Amino acid sequence: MNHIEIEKKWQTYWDKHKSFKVNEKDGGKPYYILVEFPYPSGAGLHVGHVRSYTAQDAMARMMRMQGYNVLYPMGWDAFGAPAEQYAIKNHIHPKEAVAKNIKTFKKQMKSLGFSFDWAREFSTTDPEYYRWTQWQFLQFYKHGMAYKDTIPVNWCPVCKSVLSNEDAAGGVCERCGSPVEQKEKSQWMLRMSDYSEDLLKGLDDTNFADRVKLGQINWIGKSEGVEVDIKIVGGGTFQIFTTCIETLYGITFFVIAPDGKLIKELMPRVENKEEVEQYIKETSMKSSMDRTELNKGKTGVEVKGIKAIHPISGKEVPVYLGDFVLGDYGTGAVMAVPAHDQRDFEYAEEHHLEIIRVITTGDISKKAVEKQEYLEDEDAKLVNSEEFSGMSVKEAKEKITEKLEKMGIGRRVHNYKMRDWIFSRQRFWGEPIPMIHCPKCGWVPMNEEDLPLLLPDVAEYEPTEDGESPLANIADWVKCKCPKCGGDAKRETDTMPNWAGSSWYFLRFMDPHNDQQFASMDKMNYWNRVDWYNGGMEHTARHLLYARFWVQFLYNIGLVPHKEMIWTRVSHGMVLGSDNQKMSKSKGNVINPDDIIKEFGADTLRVYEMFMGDYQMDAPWSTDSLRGCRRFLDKVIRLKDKINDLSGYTTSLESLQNKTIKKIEYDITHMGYNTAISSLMILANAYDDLDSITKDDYHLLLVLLNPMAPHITEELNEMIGYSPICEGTWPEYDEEKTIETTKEIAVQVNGKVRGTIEISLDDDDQMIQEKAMECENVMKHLEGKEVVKVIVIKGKIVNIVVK
RNA sequence: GCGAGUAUGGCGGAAUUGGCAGACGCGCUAGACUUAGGAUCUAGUGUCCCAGACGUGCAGGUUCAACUCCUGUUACUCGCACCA
Repeated sequence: MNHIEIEKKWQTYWDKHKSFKVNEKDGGKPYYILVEFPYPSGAGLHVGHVRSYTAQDAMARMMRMQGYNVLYPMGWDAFGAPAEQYAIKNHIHPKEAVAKNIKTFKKQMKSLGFSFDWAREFSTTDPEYYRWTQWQFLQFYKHGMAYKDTIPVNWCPVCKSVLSNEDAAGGVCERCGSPVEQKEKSQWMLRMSDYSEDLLKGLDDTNFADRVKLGQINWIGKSEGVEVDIKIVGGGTFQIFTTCIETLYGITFFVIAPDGKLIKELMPRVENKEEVEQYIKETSMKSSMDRTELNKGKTGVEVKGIKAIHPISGKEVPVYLGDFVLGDYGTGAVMAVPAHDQRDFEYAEEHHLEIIRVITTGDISKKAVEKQEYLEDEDAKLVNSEEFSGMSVKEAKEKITEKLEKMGIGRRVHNYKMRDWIFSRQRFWGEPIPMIHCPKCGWVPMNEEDLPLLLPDVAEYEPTEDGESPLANIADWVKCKCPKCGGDAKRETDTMPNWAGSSWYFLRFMDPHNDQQFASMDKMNYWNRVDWYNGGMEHTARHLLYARFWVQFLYNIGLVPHKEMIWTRVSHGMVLGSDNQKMSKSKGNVINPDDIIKEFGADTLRVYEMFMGDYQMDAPWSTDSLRGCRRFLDKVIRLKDKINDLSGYTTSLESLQNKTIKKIEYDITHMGYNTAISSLMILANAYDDLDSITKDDYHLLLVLLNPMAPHITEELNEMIGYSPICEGTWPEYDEEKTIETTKEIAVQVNGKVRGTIEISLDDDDQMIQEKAMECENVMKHLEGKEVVKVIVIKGKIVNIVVK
């Protein structure tokens, strides 16, 4: 049989015997391994998918053999723009394209022998699934966590849809690449910022990789500071937020956001209305990227007719508009201290404003002396700050805050970068938001028993001209009765972002066929939480944060057993093209897994992708290296001819075999897949060096290799008359046998290796030292020198220090 | 600008705790078997001024000993965007 027939045979066997189906009633400790479910694109499975799915598959297969009840599920994150774009172009319902793509993906996954429990498969686009996404939205609404607000949003004029700040990264639409504009729009929002502190604290209850935790922390962006009320001449106040209250006396102007609510309120009193309105208009044309771009000059205009009053000195201070102040961060207004903030400094220079030094550190004639610099200066003292002059920065920070608090105009506050989640999309291919607008009752949630609210069939998938979802064009669908008063009402036509479905899919895998609940508490208690979650680095900020927020909310309303439902999160590196660049059609460096499977076999591809490099780092594709992995498997096949009639294990191999078992166990659970393969190569080479090996020796190699190369190992295993590996148990190693009784260690003279000696475990330091001194080359280097010190590190090295 | 990560032979990479740098594989060189070799086997393969010296981006430091720890620095990758 060739590799294709062998692979087919075992894939069929696993399907037929439901080898990987898990049941809560099965014995063994439950263990939940999760890989990010893919978006089933038309391009098919990427070799990058193969890398992470194989890695987790190896873990799943090994742990099953070790007696765990392993949940390793797969599903489809199939809502989203590409399917919709395809539908617009080809005038077919996105669900058809999605069904086709899912079929391809599934076929490809099966051809790689992944041990998913296919009985738990679902797509986020299944009404049985999105029914619960909608249901959960209603819970958000009912608990005051979802609200509608008119906000300036990122607007893509081509896709005709609102984008979250996250999606509008770089000032261009993530989907179509066209420049993003600002637009006022009424949107459904989720109060994610209410969870800032909980999301930060929750990280302590996870085992995320450090770099993942840092990503979350930076995204939440907590800062501690002081909020101060600023009075306006002639009445009114506004608030500013600062983390550098010690520079309060350095204020020479205030800057407020052109897109904020404050300037709108002040407008009637503004003297240079035209100029101000013009500037606001200009700002609205800029994306947030343009606005925050460095080295572009500090644009802005003075708001004439409005003067603020310095909170302590009482001096009148001018107020400016500046687009570097964002309306939706902090209070939308900042105090400007040009002497100690570079951004303010540049703004002051450009607009010829006063610069007052309030901290002694450094030279402020050419640039500002910022916080980082003056905090490092131990002698830094305040100046020009009335009674605070002469104090250290730390003291002044405290005393000024206290004074503002006593005056009743200052408060210590925490500020977070993280904003509320814009949850509306003006698109067709998403979960309809189950809300109804009644002219009498306002926004009314649908009755839960009426869910799912199905996506209707439409003729056109393009958004309406004013940017509403295509659903708005279907009068029949929009028209409905108010659930509260029974009067005529209209449905919400916005749909949910595609982050919605992926925010809780891991819960559904625990109980995928439940039609009474999104998942039962019993099942969730059994599986406990996701033990191991693997995904791309690009999802470790957004997706993970949304998912954690969603889960924490469900926990707070008593619907999930833990506040954090994901324990370990790791991320894999990308598979790059052989030119070390990201694979892309335009670069022509894309590798299709189907081609590789056909020519070299699924096992070769799996082994290669595990061997190609550090799992967490990007690695370029190399067909030569792939060939090397094929040769390794060929060698394993040839080793079968070395089997002799002896029973048990070959004594000379015992130590290496035990060490290899231990190593594979460690590596597979610590993402050291490349070294796992390498240790198997070493074991196979050791077998190859012998004239003959026993059947058990051979069987052991097959079992250890099985998690990575499941097809060929099952076939060879069957040929030597053993029962299937996937139904067997993982070998146990004997710790004692992994320790070698004798060992070769290096002898250094002044830190340079001059020889090696053979030591045995029971040698004491004295004996090792003597052996080292007798070493011929070592003696040569000791000649005529005085031995100052001898360092013996047991089992590792001897270093003789001479003068 | 901020945050994180990375840098080791011709190439991918290894070194789990500060203890023989280059495991394992690729590629390459020579040879064997061959009509043939993209098969297999054997030997070799960091560099150099080769009894030795040098060598893990660069410059320092700590240590008996540094890829590993510390300080500074450069380049690249990713994330964020003047975050007040």
